[in-house]
Amino acid sequence: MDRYNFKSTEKKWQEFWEKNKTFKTKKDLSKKKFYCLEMFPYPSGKIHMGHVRNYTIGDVLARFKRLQNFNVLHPMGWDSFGMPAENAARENNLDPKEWTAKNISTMKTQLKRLGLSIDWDREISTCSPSYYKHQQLFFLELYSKGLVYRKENYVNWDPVDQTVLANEQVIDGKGWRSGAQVERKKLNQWFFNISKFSEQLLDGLNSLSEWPNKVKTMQKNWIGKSFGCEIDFKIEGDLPVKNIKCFTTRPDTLFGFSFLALSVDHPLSKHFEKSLEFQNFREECSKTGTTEESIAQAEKIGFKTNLHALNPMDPNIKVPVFFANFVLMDYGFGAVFGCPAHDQRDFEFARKYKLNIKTVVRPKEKSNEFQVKDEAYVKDGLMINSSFLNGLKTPGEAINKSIEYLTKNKLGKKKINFRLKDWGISRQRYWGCPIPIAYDQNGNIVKIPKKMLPIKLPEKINLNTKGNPLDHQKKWKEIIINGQKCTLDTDTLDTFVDSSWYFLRFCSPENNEYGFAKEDIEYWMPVDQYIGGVEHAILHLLYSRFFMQALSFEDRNFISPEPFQGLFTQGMVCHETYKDNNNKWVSPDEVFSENGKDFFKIKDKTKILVGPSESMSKSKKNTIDPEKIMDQFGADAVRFFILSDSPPEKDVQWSEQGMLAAYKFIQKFWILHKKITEEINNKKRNSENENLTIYTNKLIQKYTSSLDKFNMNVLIAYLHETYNFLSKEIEKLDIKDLKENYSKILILMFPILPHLVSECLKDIKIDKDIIWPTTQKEYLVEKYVNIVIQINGKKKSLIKIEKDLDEEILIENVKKDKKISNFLEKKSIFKHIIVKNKLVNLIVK
RNA sequence: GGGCGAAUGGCGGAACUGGUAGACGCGUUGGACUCAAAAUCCAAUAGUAGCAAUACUGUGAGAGUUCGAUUCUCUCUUUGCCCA
Repeated sequence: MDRYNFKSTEKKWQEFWEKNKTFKTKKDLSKKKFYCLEMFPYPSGKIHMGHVRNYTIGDVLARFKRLQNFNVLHPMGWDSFGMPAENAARENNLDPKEWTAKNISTMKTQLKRLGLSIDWDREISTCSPSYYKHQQLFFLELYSKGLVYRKENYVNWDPVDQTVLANEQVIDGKGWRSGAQVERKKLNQWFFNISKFSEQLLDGLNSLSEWPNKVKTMQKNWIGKSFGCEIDFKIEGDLPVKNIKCFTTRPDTLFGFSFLALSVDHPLSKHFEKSLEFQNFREECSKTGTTEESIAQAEKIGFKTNLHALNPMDPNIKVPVFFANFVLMDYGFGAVFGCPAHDQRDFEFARKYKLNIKTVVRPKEKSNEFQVKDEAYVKDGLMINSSFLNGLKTPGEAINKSIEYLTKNKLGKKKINFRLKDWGISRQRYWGCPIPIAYDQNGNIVKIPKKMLPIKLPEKINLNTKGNPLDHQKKWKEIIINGQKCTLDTDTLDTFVDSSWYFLRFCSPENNEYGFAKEDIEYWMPVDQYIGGVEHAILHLLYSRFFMQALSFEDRNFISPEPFQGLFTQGMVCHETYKDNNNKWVSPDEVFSENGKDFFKIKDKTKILVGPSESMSKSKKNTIDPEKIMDQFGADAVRFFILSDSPPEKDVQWSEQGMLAAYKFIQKFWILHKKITEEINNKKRNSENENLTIYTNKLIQKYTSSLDKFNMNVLIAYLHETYNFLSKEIEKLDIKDLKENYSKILILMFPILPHLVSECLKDIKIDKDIIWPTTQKEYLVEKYVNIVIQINGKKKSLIKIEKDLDEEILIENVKKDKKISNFLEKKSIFKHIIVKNKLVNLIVK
């Protein structure tokens, strides 16, 4: 018998789909739409197993929905701006554009080989001017709406490479490439006013019922809404400053107030700029990174001023005012009040500068004499040493009461604060979307007129310069706007901007006027199912949500407020890690094992240390190349395996045996298929054996419900089960409605194994109008049911009996069961519990 | 430190709204085929006791609710992720 030739078959069907434009999608108001979207890839070179998993999950869903007669939009594009292209180009003296184009072409071929049902006519690439032209337009639009602004902000500055680093490029405070100590430097940068939408972005989460709670919680924490109090501290000292505003979530601890800490960027700092000591201190602070984490981990240091702040609760208490490195200008008002007894950070600071530590909260189980000693007490408790707050529960009661007091005495007021900061979008890079802004000779901001868009990136430039490459492009920078000589902004946009609206572009990829057309958006949006890695749970998803809100602001409210109705975050693909005796990573290709336990290097037979299974990454060399696997086993087998071993939301362990099992399944199934086909063609007996019909109906039911729930690993189990059933049943040569049932089973398999199933369907001459099968109720109804018999709640026996029997007759039958009658010999039934058609529980004494 | 989740055979994992724990796959063992091996097929496979029928124990640990708990509640342990 022929073996299944996946190479020719897969190629044949892929060509067929391409030629017939099978997956081309058109707007069709008569059909229900389904927008299925996977996070688009960065064209880094080749696809990796993570892509295979992501796009297989999406493809199974897209094909399933198509069979259910939805009008499915399933597009693909490229997140093609970004640093790797620029780095690769710099290292190999290439053009990022060419490097990117080459990668896109490779990866597109690979994705097609996977057999994805994608409408390639809608392909977009964010680095193409026809894409970023619209983005520049949006930028200007948001600028007009006041949602984009420019301000000075700190960045991680690499003094050797003369460049700005992203947070992840700072490793232990040093630049990842140069190894130089990273500094904090102020730069003028563009910001999206995302914080303006804090409340809406938080509220919107409530409407996202098809999102994982985990992601919603992460976003909620990121937005970080806190209720607190704005306090106006009175200041005494030799400066013309009378008040300092401060935000706190713990006004209840004001009686424990022992210092006021300001950010070095606080407006007040201008009075100290002449002091050499302050300059040094500021310099010292600039060595701390810009992330909250690095600030939290850095040693707390302060600069004591000669000012004093008065405690609003008791103006007789005066405390020193410091500048401190742990206070950020972006949070609150760049000023915090310190209560060392009940905040660990303040505690450490107070210890260092020998400040007063006054306990104002005690644990419930301790007495009023409780004193904070070696660490701050930060848990709930009762107020002590706090005048009118004494005895109140904190937080809660005490906070309310203190806010009430401050408000009444006009010392402060209730305030809501958000952790979410505005989104800095300027990047001092070449390979990104140019910012459509220029500056006149006086440095004033000039918007680029719409008709001059897009501002295209200059091509084939020298990237081996220090600092921002576009800064060196003298000719490119010069631009004349309305007869006026101007200079272009040389920064490019954060690539998160590119990916914040690409799902809109897919709806009207050819619209040249505007990034998308109203009627297309109205039909296709929102994305019904979005699928991608959980690593984008916060930024990308939050930014996209912001973009929808920002673009629909005022006049364009046709855009639904939330872009992604359903969200699914798939787990990663993991593999064991290998190291040789030089402690260097070794790829699985260079390793062999005879017993699956001890591993050796193929080259020199030296022993290999097997490390824990971790997500596949180039740096650890524990990757498996999808292309090689497809060469060896075919696309269907890879699709089958990648879904088989774990639930899609969890990490999956790459396993050679598992991959092989998937391949074997396809081969086995093909042989079975040939047998069934022969049976369908030859025998035309009138059979009464309805086993297959009953099986098929049950299968349709459980299979569809598992697919709806994304339990794709369970689908694979069902397919194995079905194979086992069919291979036994077919031996009977006596099956009713074989072709009808078999074709239904094939259609169930189609989303996962599209090539194999297309071939099988062709064999049994089913090629038109295949639709997802539905169940026939009469075959789901059982005549007999299994009744579990328990004694005192423990399973003792099982009987098969007619459905819906009278209780009395049922109990009679139960008692007759051998095992049960043995049990009942010396005992009497005290009571019984019956779960209809399922279970009888006898309580005996 | 805070928030959220997870824990089931040798392994990955099933189990509908509290009602047969271990589906399915991998691995392992035995057998068939073969000169032999691979491939393939058949059978067994949670543990303990037993020739066996069978009995008892079992879903991280301990308690609780219930006729009945992998599923619900509480405490603890370990672990993962996110935020600090």
